[in-house]
Amino acid sequence: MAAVLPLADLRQQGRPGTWLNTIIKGDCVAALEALPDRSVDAIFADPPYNLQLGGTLHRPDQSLVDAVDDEWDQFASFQAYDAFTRAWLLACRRVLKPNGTIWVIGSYHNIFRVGAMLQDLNFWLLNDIVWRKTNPMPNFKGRRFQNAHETMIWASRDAKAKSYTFNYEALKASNDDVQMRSDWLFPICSGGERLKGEDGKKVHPTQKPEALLARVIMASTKPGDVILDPFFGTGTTGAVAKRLGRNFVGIEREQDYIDAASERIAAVEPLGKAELTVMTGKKAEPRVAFNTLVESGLVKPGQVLTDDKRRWSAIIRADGTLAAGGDAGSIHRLGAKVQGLDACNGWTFWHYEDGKSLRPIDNLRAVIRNGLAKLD
Amino acid sequence: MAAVLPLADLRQQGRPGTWLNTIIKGDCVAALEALPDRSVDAIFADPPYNLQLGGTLHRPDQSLVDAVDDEWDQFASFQAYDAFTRAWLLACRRVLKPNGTIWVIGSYHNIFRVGAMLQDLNFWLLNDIVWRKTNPMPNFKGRRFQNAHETMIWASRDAKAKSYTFNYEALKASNDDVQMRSDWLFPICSGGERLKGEDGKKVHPTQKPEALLARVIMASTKPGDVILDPFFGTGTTGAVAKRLGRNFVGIEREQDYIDAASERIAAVEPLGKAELTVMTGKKAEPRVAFNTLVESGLVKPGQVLTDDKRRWSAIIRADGTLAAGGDAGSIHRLGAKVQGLDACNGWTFWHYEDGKSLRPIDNLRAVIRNGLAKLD
DNA sequence: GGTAGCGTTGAATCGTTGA
DNA sequence: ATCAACGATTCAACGCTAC
Repeated sequence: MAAVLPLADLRQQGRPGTWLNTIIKGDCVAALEALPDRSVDAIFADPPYNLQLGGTLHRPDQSLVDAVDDEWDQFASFQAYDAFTRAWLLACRRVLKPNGTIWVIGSYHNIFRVGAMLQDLNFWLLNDIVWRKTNPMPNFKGRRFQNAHETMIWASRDAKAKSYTFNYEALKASNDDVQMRSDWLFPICSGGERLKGEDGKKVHPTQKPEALLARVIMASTKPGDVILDPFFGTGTTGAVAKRLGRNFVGIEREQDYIDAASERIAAVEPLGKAELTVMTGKKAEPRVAFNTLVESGLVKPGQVLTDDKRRWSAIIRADGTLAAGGDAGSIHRLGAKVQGLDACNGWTFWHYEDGKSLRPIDNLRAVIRNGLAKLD
Repeated sequence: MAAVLPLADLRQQGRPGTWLNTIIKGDCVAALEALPDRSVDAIFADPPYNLQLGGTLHRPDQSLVDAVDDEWDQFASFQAYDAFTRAWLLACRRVLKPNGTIWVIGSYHNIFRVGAMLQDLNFWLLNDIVWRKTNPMPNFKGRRFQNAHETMIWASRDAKAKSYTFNYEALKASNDDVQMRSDWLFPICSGGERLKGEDGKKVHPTQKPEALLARVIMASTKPGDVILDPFFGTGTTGAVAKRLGRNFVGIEREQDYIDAASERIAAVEPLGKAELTVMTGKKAEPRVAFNTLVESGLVKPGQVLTDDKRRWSAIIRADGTLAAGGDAGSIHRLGAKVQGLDACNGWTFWHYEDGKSLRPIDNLRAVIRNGLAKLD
């Protein structure tokens, strides 16, 4: 069983890390305030939606729709909901690391208030993501469009935080090599994944699918990161985080949910290191100066480089700069200069002769990075 | 050319209807305040998105992205944007009929503020609709998810307004007989539809596709309705409204946009009455009492009806009621009674024998409605 | 006359490092 | 703190040109 940590205990010990991979039992804001500053890498929050249901709803066959009418989803007014939202978002902001990001999921009942509050509290919106449901509940009365999606907001702690985690290359590779869009298609949580009590009834009214959390976590965290879920419920965030080699912290008030989550997470087997390795792009690779190619003999002073269509050419000088016409400079500056542009990636612009064909000098950088033998 | 109405003229005349199918030139809020109370059936609004762009953005090939940096999209702060939003939404609310609805489109930069303000002003959110773009602009730097959608909010004037227009059956019929979802897929406006100036450059930076407006208008208005667009731009709302047999009112400040819209709308040919007939659901169809079936001889007193599995049966009485066991009543009440339910649709529950098969008596009601020959 | 190829473009809050 | 240098990065649709 995943450990459960009563809030009172957390307050007393205060030792760093005792709360890692536990479910803190207590009020959301109070629990957040007992956690240290800047201690989590990412937050996933599925707050109450503030559904405004006017009575009961029946299906066309007269069966009763089991609506979300729990006490925790009742707010007296938008004002009350805003105050609640402000409180938990502020508390989240404090425990978030400067380069951390937060996800909040909601429906049209609450997401506009959440989004506006995020902006008011100086979070910086990165994307709004649409979860399109393959199997949404129909609109039984035929008075509106079928409510077939929910919205997630992804935001960084503030506008200046540029180095948040975003595993762009991995997402692209997993998406047929085109960049991941802001609309995601997943089934709702059902079947074996849906937690049911001994009475056969669902334990939690709004359990989210693990696939959704898996994409969120794979996209915006690294293995070993700490992911906080202030409305833990039955622990989907914790289960997926554990499986994906991340740490979690959950906060939850209801003992029934804690029991279900605890048992559920205990049964999760984490993936191995190899499976968790994230595909990275060139951004993650160590820098190699062009001069290194000259020094290692992969290119030689006096050798001629051209662009891929041989429109421009330049000569390599012994100091690792290029010269063309009266101009000289780095591979980047000279590439920009000859084309009349402000900037240019010299590694992909300049090519060398390899037999009959032209190859970008970027290929030679790869030789250095991989520690391969010199070519000559 | 569609008529252009300077705001000063509108203020002087004040005669009802002079502003129908015109473009009012002037400030959005001032123009709205010159229009009478409760005078429009629907509003489509595409307000400034309040994009906050840092600098210039280049594509991987170093070409410059032509960003939306127009003066009208600049706001000093969220507070300023909220004040602007509040002003035009309040003005819209006054001119909207009590059963009217409003659509607002936006992106994550502004839509959360718009949605929260709609709620604060006592509009009642009916749906949020996601416009998924088939061909969105990529994320060039690989720092976020591709921004592949925009969001529309559909709201009624207030919570009590239950008889707003929603052509549920027509939408369903047009959608392979399944109800229309909240996620719509359309291409962005390009090709021949995109208005270009003599210089070949786009007239308006954010022209919306006509297909999007067509679905909005077909879903939530009736032929002859008045549709207001307070940010008319190049008049997509007007062009589609005219084509679909609706009236429009546009408000726009920029003369260049007005000129383009005016010419564009003048060239639109409205569809004929037959094409515009909206498929209506059973709710709008004339009521047919069960007794009418008895009177017309489609069913006969003494005839036996059963449910589709022959679990229960009842006898038709001459007064148009049913009897079973010791109970009697309407087709609905008796259907509920035998099943032990609170309610039941007798039209679909009770079946009659047609040769070897059972058919719902609803089929016979259709015979009456369509004026078909008696079957016997 | 097709069609392959190349260039253009669309509501975008779009970088990191070291001197 | 500011500045310069490095160098990483795009998808679908439309239209024009060349063959």
